[in-house]
Amino acid sequence: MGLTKSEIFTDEQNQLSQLLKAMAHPARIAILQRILISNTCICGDLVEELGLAQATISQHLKELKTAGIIQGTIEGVSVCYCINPVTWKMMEHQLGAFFSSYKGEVKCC
Amino acid sequence: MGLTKSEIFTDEQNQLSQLLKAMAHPARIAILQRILISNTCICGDLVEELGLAQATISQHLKELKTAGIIQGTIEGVSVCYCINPVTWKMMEHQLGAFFSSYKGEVKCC
DNA sequence: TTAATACATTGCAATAATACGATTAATAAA
DNA sequence: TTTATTAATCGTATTATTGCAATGTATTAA
Repeated sequence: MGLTKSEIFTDEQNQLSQLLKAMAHPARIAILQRILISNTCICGDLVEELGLAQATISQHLKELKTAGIIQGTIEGVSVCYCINPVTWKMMEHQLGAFFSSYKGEVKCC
Repeated sequence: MGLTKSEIFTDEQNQLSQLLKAMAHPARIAILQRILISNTCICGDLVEELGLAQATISQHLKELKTAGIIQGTIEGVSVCYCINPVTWKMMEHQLGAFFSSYKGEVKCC
């Protein structure tokens, strides 16, 4: 039916998958990398640097913001975006635990 | 147009976003968690444990397999799935580097 | 006030993803 | 061989995502 049955999963599973989904696009990875490099925030620079239309960039920024991964504040005419430290650290911790819970190949298949 | 312009992004950005996309679904998170817990692989148990149809589970398993996150081998009548250690470690390392590259809030916005 | 700049929103078209019933393929048990 | 079991695949309906032109909104500069 094309509708994810989120009610049958745990809150943790739903939350983590939503965060991952927000990051799971090359443009949004590129945006995050750009924010991470120039620790100071950016805005319309992205439109020039990535080869996408302004409306598209704005849409991607909105998705990252809605997911809580970034935050933005109005700075005169432009808008300044940066990492949301709370979500970032939460995600870092959660993913770290998830990946490190794998105890190597125990000769299985 | 509904078509991601992968040609304007780096291979790293495209690859990482594809791996994240493969994980970005609660059912697939649940499948991975299940595999991580019962270090020994599983198969049709998932159909009982998760509340999804067999065809749907099979589809999710295929996506994880296509992305290279899990691997499966035929074991009699059933199929045994487990983590692909190469991709897993690669992803763990790449995501670890990505998240740890954030140097805290430098009072920005 | 008027014009310019920087983003956000809206609306549209095209493609992708989700879920499942039905069917198929392959192995195991009788 | 026949039957049962397990899982993959196909077809289809529904919903979500992607990308952009056009438009709207708010702030700054003249």
